Amino acid sequence: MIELDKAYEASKYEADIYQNWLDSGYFNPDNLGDGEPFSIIMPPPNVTGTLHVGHALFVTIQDILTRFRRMQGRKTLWLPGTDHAAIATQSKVEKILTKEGVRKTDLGREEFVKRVETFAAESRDTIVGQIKALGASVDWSREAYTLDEPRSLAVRTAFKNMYDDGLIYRAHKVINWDPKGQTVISDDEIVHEEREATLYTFKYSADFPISISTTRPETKIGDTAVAVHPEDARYKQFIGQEFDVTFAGEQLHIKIIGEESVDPEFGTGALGVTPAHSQVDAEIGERHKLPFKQVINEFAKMTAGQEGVIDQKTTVAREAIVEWLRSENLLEREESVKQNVATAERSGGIIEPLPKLQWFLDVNKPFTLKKSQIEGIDSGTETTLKELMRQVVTSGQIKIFPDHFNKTYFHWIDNLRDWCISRQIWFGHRIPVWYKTTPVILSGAKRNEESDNGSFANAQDDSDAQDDSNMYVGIEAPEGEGWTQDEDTLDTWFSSGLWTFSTLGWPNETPDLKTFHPTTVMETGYDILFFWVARMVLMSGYHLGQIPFEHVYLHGLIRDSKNQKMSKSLGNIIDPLDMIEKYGTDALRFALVFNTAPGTDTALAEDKIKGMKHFGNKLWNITRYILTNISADEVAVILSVAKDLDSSASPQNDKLTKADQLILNQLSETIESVSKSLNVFRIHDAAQTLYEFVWKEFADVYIEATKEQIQNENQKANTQAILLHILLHILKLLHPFMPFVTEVLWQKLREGKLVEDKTLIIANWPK
RNA sequence: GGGCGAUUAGCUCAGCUGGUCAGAGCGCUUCGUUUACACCGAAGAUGUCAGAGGUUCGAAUCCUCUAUCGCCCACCA
Repeated sequence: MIELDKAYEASKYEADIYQNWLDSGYFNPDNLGDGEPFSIIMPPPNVTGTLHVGHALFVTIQDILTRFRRMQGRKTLWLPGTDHAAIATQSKVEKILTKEGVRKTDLGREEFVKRVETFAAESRDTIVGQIKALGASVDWSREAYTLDEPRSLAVRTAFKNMYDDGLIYRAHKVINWDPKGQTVISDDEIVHEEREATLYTFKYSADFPISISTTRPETKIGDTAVAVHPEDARYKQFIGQEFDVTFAGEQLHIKIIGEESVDPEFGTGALGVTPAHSQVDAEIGERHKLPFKQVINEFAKMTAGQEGVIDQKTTVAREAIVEWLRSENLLEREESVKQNVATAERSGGIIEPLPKLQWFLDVNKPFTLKKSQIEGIDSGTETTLKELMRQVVTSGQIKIFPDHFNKTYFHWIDNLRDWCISRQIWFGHRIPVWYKTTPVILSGAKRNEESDNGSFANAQDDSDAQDDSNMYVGIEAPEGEGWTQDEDTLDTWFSSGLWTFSTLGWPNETPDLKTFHPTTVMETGYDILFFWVARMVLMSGYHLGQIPFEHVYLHGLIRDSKNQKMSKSLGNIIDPLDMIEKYGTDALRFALVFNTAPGTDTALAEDKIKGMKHFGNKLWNITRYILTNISADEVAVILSVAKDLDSSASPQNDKLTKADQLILNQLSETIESVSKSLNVFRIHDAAQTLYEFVWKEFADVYIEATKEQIQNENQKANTQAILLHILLHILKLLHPFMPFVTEVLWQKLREGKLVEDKTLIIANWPK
C-alpha cells in the first residue's frame, strides 16, 4: 500500500499543495456551484511592512469559516486586499528617507508619492506571499487595493454623493492639529497620555476681579472670556461685564459669561475661555458668540505676546509667562496635578487644537435614504448617519459577536461628533474638489471679523462653502483652465469604510455586488470596531441602503506567553513565518484558535505551537497505521463496507463490536458538535472537540482496540472499513483548521484509490 | 468621571441558555525500547472555581456588594 514517512514534514508539502489549490480554481466562487452565497471581505492589511501573528490569527479564523462553508456547498467568496494606510505608510517612508538624508520636501509631491507607491508595492508582494503561506483560500482574481483605480472611483463617487446631500461640508473649526505630523487628525486617532502638569492660579492683571486656573498659561493670550457658573454667588454680579486688560504684553478683551458646564468646585470656579485653542472652549465660544483669537500656529509656536513669548514654542512661552506672572505678583498658587495630554497616535506629537479650514462629515444632519433595506428605516424617509449606525445594531440586523461589544459600540456612537476627513498629507486619495484659483495656505489664519470678510481669499466660510461657484466637486476633474485640485487627501478610513462594496465593483452595479453584498461575516479585531466597523456601517447604509455585513466577529489581541504586548523593543515578537518554517502552518493555525475565546486577548507561547505540531503528526501517524493495515486487494471490500456505514446513521450490522459502536457514535456526536460550534462562530470549541476526538477517542482507544480486532477474520473487514470511514471524516472536519496536512493525507488516500474527490477543498462537509 | 471585561490546577487559558463542569494545552512525577507515532503510550499529583451575601431542590455558571487587575471612552480648566 501507500508508504508514508515516519513523521510529517510540513515544509516538504505546503508550497505544492497551495499551488495545487490555486490551479484547481476553487477559491474562485465562479467555479463553484450555485449554492447560497457566503462572503467575507478580508480586512486589508496595511502596506507598511510585513505580517505579524495578529494577521495570522485573522487569516486563520477567516479561512476556517470560508473553508467550512465552501465544503458545505455554499458559493463562497473570500476577497483579499491591502490598505494604503495613508498616514502610517507615508510616515514609514519618510523615516526611511530620513535615514538616507532626504526630506520629502526635497523630492516634491509627485516624486515622493512615487516613492511611497514603490514601497507599498513591495510591501504588498511580501504580504501576499505571507497570506499564501498561511494557506488562505482567498480568490486572488478579485484582489483589491484601497488606492487602486476602481477603489478611487468609488471614493470620488462617495465623496460627491455625500457632498451633494450636504453631509460633507467644509468649515473653519477648531480641530486636532498634530504639529509633528503637520496634519489634522480625527478624534479617533488621538491617544491620551497621563502626565504630571502644574496647575497655575492667577489673575490676568491686578485690576481684574477674578482669578483663574490653567495648566497652559501661554494659551491665555488667546482668552476672550471668563466663564463662571451662573448661580455662583462669588461671581454672579460680574456676568455680562467686559474688561480690557494687559496680559503679558497682550491686550485682552474679556467678557464674563455664565456657563452651566463650569464646575464651581474646581480651581477658583472660574474658567478662562480660549475658544481658538481648546475643543471645549470652542463650544463655549460658539454658544456665546465669542471671538476666536488664534495665538498658536501649526508649528506650536506663539503668534502673539510680548518679547520672549511671540515666536517661541508653547512650552518656552509657558515658562516666560509664568515668570512674568511672578514678577508682576499675579501668581497665587502652583500645584502639581495629573493631566491627560492628547497625543497623535502615529507621530506621538502633542495635539494642538487650532481653528482650521477642513472637510467634515456631518453625522447628525438629516438626509433622505432613497432605497433602504435597513430594518426600521423605510425607503424615502429621513434619517441621520448616527441614527443609521445605531439602528442596524439595535434591530439585530447586524449581530456583533461577542455580543458585549454592542454596548461599546453604542457608547461610541453616543459620543460621536462630526468626522474630520481631510488630511494634510500627500499619500492617499486626493479630495475630489477643484478651485478656480490656488487655495491660500491657511497657516495662522484667524477666525475673526477680518478673516471672515475675505482674508481667506478663496477659502470658503462655513456658511457659503456649499454653493461657491469658484469650487467644483466632482468625480472627474472639471473642464476648462485654471482649476486646481484641493491639496489635501482623505482620511484612510474614508476609503476603508467603502471596503465591503468598493471591492465588489461599486459604483457599478456588478453581479458580484448583487450576489455577495451584504457580506456574510466581517471578521476583525475589536480594537478597530470604531475606526472601521462603524464606518463601514455608515458608508454602506448611506450609499447602498444596506448593511455591509450580517455578522461581526471580533477577535482579541495576541500577546506573548507572559501576557505582554508583542513589540520590537521587548524582543518578544513571534514571527509567523518563523513558526511556519519550524512547525508548519497547520501547527501555527491550530495553536492560534485552540483554547482561545473570541474577543479576548490570548497569550501565545512557542510551546503551544510545538504541541499542535505534534497533533498534526499524530494525524499523520494515524493515517500511516491505517494504510499499513490495508492491502491493495482488500480495497474493494473495504470500500463497499464503508459505503454501508455511510448510508445509515447507526449501522445495524450485528458484527459490530462494542468498540466499533462506540467510536461510530462518538463520530456522529463530533460531527454534530463541530458543525454547531462553527455555525455560531465558536471556533475554539470546534477545535477542542476535534482534538479530543482524534487523539483520545480515536487514537488512544479505538485504534488500540483494532490491533486485536484486525487479527480476527470475522471482524477484519469491518474494522478496516470503520478505520477508513472515521479517518475520512476526520480529514474533512479538520481540513478548515489544518488544511495542509489533511490535504496531503487525502492525496495519499487518493493514490491508494481509497477516495475519489480530487481535493478536500470541495469535499462534502459531513452531516 | 463614565463604560466594558477579567479573577478557575505551577504557567497560559476553555467552560455556550444553572444539574457527569471541576476541564484542556504546556509543565511536573513514576513506569514503558510491543512494527502508527518517544513529535509516543500507561498511571498520577496539584484547585474551598478572588471574597462576602442572595436567588434556587441545585451555582464556577444568575443577582447584589467588596477587593485586585486590564482595556476603552471622556472637555474638569
